[in-house]
Amino acid sequence: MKFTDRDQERIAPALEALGEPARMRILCGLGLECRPVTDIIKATGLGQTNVSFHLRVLREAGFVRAERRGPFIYYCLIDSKLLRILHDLRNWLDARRIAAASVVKRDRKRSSAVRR
Amino acid sequence: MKFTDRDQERIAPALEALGEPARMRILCGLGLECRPVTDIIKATGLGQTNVSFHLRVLREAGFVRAERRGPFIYYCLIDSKLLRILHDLRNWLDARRIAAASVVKRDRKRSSAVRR
DNA sequence: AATTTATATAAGCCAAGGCGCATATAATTA
DNA sequence: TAATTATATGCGCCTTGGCTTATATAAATT
Repeated sequence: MKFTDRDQERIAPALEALGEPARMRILCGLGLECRPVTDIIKATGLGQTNVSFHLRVLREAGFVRAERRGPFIYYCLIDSKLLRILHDLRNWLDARRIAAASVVKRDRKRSSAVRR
Repeated sequence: MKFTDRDQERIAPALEALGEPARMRILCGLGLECRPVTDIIKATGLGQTNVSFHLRVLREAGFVRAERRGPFIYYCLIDSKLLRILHDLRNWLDARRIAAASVVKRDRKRSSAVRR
């Protein structure tokens, strides 16, 4: 289980697309069903422009596809196996009891790297 | 395979920590071995300060742990199963032939959502 | 064709966060 | 204890990117 540079170049952009709470909300809210943008807007509470933008990112990252049905454009997960992978990650986090806290913020109480 | 709000709150911060190319480089470069910071700096070509910061994020996100050995502080993956999950994601991306391109940048050629 | 509804795009604002410099702290060695 | 090495932290710069306002485009409806 080794990761080459090419592996990383493949994984990194995908994780970039997923590593944004709003996009995760959209993706998880979508589940296995196809939904028009309006529904997603209502479900997430995000602005229309904003949702459109995130959907573009998710689409160009290959996670969702768009299909027109009459006046609506429905968005659907491209493959349910993705949910499986996210589910595995979720289970792993649970198993390791990893806290559900934002981690990149710069002004928090710090935990030292090692006892000195 | 449904995702509750709690699920998302768990997954999102983890993906935020992973969704940063430099951190992925560090994590993948680490693999199953423990390495001192100096090695990671050399391996990634990132600045020392920068590496220290990313290591803190990865550590607080629960992906790596730090242990002192003499003057060095070694960083190691906390659990090899994480590599398995990343590997699954890699395979999924390959299977779906998803391009390895950055996807969030705003000034690129656009692909339209649906044919009109 | 004009209006309405649904979605996308463009442009700009602004905060989050990646990065580097200087410095602090800890362990080691002389 | 002074000097050196290894790592972490404070601070500040500056880009990235999330979000909003305004507008464009497309389909449906009148």
